[in-house]
Amino acid sequence: MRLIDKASPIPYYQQLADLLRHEISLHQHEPGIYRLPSENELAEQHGISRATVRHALDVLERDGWIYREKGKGSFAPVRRVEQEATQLVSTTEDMQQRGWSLVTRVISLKRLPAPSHVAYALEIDHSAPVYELCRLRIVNNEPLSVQITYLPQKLCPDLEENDLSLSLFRLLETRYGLRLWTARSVLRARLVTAHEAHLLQVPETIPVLYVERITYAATGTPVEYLEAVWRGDRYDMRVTLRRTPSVRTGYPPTTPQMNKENEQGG
Amino acid sequence: MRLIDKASPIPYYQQLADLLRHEISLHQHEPGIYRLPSENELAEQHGISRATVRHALDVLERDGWIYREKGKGSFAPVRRVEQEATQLVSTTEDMQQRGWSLVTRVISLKRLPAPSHVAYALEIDHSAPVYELCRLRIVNNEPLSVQITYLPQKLCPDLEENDLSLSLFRLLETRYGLRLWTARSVLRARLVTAHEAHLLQVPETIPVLYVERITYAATGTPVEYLEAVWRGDRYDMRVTLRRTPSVRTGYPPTTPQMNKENEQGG
DNA sequence: AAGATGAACTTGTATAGACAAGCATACATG
DNA sequence: CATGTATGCTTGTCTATACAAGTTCATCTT
Repeated sequence: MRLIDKASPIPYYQQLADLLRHEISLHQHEPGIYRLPSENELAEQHGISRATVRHALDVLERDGWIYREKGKGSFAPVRRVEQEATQLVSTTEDMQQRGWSLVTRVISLKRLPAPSHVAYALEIDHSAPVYELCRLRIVNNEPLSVQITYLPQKLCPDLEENDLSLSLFRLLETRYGLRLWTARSVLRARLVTAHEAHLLQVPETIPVLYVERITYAATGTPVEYLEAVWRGDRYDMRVTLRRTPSVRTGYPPTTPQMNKENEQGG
Repeated sequence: MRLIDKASPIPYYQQLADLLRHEISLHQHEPGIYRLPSENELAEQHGISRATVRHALDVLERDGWIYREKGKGSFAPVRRVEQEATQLVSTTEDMQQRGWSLVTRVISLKRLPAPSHVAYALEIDHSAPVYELCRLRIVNNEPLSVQITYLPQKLCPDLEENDLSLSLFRLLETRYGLRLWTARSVLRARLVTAHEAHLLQVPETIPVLYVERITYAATGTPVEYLEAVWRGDRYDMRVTLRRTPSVRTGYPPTTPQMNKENEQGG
């Protein structure tokens, strides 16, 4: 039974990758690690060359579906449900998952030309009009986070007509049809500023978790630029990550000039 | 001028990838997009086949160093394209990607019974024997991070025989055959402790990014429990998150996997 | 029983060749 | 002048082959 359609415009290696993904998902309910057929077996089964099989396995390996061991074979690992890579969640959903109460107070909403670093992040023209929304998130009756959100006015006109103490994600999605898809974050520990300390009602010496985030729509368009701080003594962030082989291939430079011993540490 | 050493045990494609990474980093200060030589040119220049060149370019593409356009060429963007979703990387790999130098000093290595929170994290018996490894990571000639790693002795016997100033990930993978697969992290901002401040040579008032991490093997076994602090004024963490952890290669909705509609607010 | 050997597997690396398809440019044709 | 075409570039896909190197297991030797 050959399942690869040689008349299809879809490349063989993609067809095979699709087949194997399906196969793996079937075996994921069983205990133990599923071992894939060997490369030669797959090549013979589907009437394609081993190089093409390897191309398909490369794709699966990059996406974390399989790992390979020299001399042994290719395997689909056990997936714990909880160990799926962390998904993008909003503050609202985050608090819900933790079972914490959330109240939001809008501090300010302004229309202004984008500051340069905001324009850069949102990939819009310098000084293009944006909204600047500043909100205080009060969790379990304690101010926990100060969040400044920048949104291009072009993407969400008449933002001030809405109740901004509710979920911004939901608003963007339902009213403006923006499907939020990915987000890039930078996390840093720093001291609270005077303004933040005033809003959070804490002394000016406490450390906070500073988060910068650019959120992208499914189209790739940057939708939101967020600068947030969280009380370090009340909030921690949880992240689940997966290891893929591509990062492991980074070898130290072998050029004589730059033999700077950077093959170090764990 | 051929820079690929055909006598080296390092594969050609990795040598070429290293060379090109170096080349790209040189061009990243210039304005505009750097266009790489064509695959045929690279093959001829280095006396290797086009397939091997493509292998090297595949690695660079998956690491976000280059993108390729059919009919046009391969390009290194001005701003490095970040990976689709953040991957679990070791400190070594992290520093390599940032182009920073790394030196590691081993502070201590002890055998001891697992403290309860460590035993819980590693899913081993209370007081089961573990290694406690404390290391100082010195980046660009500045102490940047203090890291305490707990490893079950059962998983990595005779750990003290190894050079622990090198990559722990690599050691676990190569010597002990532990294939690291996923990790769960908790991030928090807090003040540095006296002991940490002494090691990092900083005043006791600075904030640090505190990271707890449990690293799992492909089999689901917890391998490593890490407690680390990073100087807040020198280090930031980057995380990219997605709504759907699945694939970029358009893959048909044949999988019986449903999307949870968890769309909630900002 | 213990250890060495070898055969038969596995994945990893590399070559040479071929054709397809997207892109840019020069050129000929209307 | 506008436009279609030919050509030569680029990357994308695929085949067939070869050898290297790691694993497993049966078998032979001691």
